[in-house]
Amino acid sequence: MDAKNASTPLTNRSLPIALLRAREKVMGPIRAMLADVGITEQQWRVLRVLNEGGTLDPTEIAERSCLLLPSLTRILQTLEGKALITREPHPTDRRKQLVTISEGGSQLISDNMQESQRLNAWLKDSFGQDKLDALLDLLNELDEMERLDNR
Amino acid sequence: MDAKNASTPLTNRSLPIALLRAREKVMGPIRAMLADVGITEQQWRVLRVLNEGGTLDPTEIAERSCLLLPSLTRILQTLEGKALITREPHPTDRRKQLVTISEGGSQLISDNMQESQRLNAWLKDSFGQDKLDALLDLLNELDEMERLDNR
DNA sequence: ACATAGTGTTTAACATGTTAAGCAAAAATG
DNA sequence: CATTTTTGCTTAACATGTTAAACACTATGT
Repeated sequence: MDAKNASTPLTNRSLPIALLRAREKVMGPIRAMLADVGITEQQWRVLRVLNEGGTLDPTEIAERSCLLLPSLTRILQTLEGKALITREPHPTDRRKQLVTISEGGSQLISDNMQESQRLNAWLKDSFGQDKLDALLDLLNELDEMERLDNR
Repeated sequence: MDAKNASTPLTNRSLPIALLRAREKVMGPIRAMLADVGITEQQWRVLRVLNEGGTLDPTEIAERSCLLLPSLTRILQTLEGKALITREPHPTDRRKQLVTISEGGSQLISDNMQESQRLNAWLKDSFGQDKLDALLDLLNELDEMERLDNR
């Protein structure tokens, strides 16, 4: 199952696929942990952003959590329904709103952060701190590249 | 914006997020190209797998294209609706089916493969062949790690 | 002030991700 | 051969990804 056709790269050698598989490998255990608490990976991301950044507006949350606004809208509705966040209108700009993590949200974070860090530590030990750093550097560098299609 | 709180890694330094952003960077242009043809990234993956692997059954397709079977079921229905693939029952095992790329499917592949490879070449040139190889090696190595939770 | 353009957020529509359940056919078991 | 288990695929249900459109409000220009 080696390189038989060099002109059309095998899907195994495709960077998008490799990124997909690596992400699944890393997120799998975290997703399992979060499933026990009843929230998704994306909801976890939003809560962490709010926990770190304090009160934020949706646009800022979307940027920091790598979510598109339509997705975030639904996620915020879900999180509000679970009483993990609160929303209030912006004092001066009536288009905006301010989102804050609730007590329960903070509690959920601290309840699971230890396990999350344990998984991180496992990754460091199994994969190696040096390789992990090298990987992160490469990924960040890739992300900072100029786009081919500047739309 | 450096490490202020080492115990709780900033979302910027998170491997899952970095993988997500890198993937978006790489897939963005390809997605744009495919949108012009009216197919999605996943449909493109399935067609490429079929183009490379010939006639395959859904389980094999799912594995090679990194898709879960429920997603693949819908995608195959879509692709059949677009006449990009054909499906026939397995001759001996009536549970299985055999999927083959159609003429139109092959044509769509060859129509877009050149542009796809141009994007790949851009990536190689801008990011560097050496870094690209290093990145792929690290990602594949990460993927081959043992799982923490062996369910 | 008025019309216009821009901004922040939501909704809509369709496709996929994800987990669990369903179902028919094949394989294994006694 | 009948029962059970396994396999291959589909459906269901809910959450998110993605693009386009809608909407209310703000900022701008005249």
